[in-house]
Amino acid sequence: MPSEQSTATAAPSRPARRSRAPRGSLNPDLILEHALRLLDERGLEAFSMRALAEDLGVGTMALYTYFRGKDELFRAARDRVLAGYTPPSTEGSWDQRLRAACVAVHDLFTGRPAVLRLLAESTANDDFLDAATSAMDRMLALLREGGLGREDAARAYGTLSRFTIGSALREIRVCARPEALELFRSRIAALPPERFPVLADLAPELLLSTENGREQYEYGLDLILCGIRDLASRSA
Amino acid sequence: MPSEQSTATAAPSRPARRSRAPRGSLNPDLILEHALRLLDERGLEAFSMRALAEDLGVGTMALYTYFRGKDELFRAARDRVLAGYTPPSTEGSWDQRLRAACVAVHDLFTGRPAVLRLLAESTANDDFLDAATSAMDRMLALLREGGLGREDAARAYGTLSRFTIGSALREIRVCARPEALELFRSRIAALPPERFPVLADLAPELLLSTENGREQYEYGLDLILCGIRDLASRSA
DNA sequence: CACGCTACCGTACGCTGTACGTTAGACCGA
DNA sequence: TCGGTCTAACGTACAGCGTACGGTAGCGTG
Repeated sequence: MPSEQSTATAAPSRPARRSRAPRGSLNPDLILEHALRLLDERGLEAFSMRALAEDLGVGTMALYTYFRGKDELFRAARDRVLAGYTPPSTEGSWDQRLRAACVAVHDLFTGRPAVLRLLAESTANDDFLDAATSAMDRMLALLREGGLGREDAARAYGTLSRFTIGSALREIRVCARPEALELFRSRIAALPPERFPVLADLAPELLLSTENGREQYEYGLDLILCGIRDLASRSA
Repeated sequence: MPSEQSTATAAPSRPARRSRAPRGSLNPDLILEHALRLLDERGLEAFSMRALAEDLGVGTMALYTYFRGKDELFRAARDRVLAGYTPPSTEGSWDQRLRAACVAVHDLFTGRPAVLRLLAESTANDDFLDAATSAMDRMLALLREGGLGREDAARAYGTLSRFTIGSALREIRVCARPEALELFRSRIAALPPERFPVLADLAPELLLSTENGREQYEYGLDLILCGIRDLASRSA
């Protein structure tokens, strides 16, 4: 079938054969930058070492000079995003500041869908990255400032953290696939009201709350903060 | 290196060459049963169609007679687990019953770590499986019974659902890897107290709350329920 | 100029999911 | 009993994955 390449031994179907990239054309930062862009654009499952290398105009194995493997690269990418967290301004009462801090974390997560999934599934998590650790310290301090006891502060923090990641995870599913929302709409409309009366009745409200993730997050956050304030007032 | 096989043409290293399995030796239920067992025992990343087929004593491609592919098999496995949900007994006040229902969902999730991850990452979710839908209907009914308005009920449900899946996800990370907890312990002990004063101070409490996932879930659930009750009393 | 170090790279291996075509065995009408 | 048909089970093959390993080229230093 191949019409060309009649000369020489003719190795079958060479894959474009890039010329060797110059010596200084790679560094960890550049790699991570491209990796994050690819992850954001094409998603987690479309990502591969080969695709990343091609995007960088470089041979696949060149990446392994800077990262032990895909896992390490992913961890580094996740840490880079987490390190980009900037705590919100420190104004207002302790609970207002706590709320703002949570929302900031939530927005950071939802802004990087692929990275969030990395964070959620990473097996060996909690490396105590500096930025994450100081954010945690700050939030714990706010809870203590609100008057919570040692144990309550620790547990309330856990609650906020679990709710935040659970929310962000749900939202990236909706945001990433707008057509899924349409499917949700049709499914919920097709439910037999006699079998699921309440659900069918609340269909419009459920749809509304699904559409606006950020607002729904803040609603739940306020529910939790209500409980926390209750705790604080009780221990005062 | 191979010492044997001097005779005949000797096809190189045949892979044990199973004999053909009899006609009725496969069906969807049997496949799902084995798949779930494999997922629970070896985890999500160790699972493969080839491994499943071998476990069933069957050729790999035989599986494709019953499932279009790996995705469809995973969806079926997830639905099978979700269908095994049995709502708790209906005793006590509306908030007590709501609490019990949430805990039951949480326990269902944490009992099947691999399936939970399937559920969390599945791209096209929310198929409105019968069991899941009726559980949703029941919980919404309880919220309405508590006196919440239509919109509040929808949002409160969303909050509970987000928190529950966030919690379960965190817990399967801890449960699956007990050594991660030990690592967490050492890392948190090694933190410089002058940089993270509150965190270092609360280290013992944080460890305690990390160790017992179920208890921590119930704590956060009660925080949310406190907020929900507040809502209910306000609208009464 | 020569030498070594190392950043970049080509090849290859074992793994994956699965498209495609084949085969064997059960069933059925003659 | 015999062919025909239907289909569950299967073998092979292919593209793509992560990456171990060894090679190579170009810079820095002597």
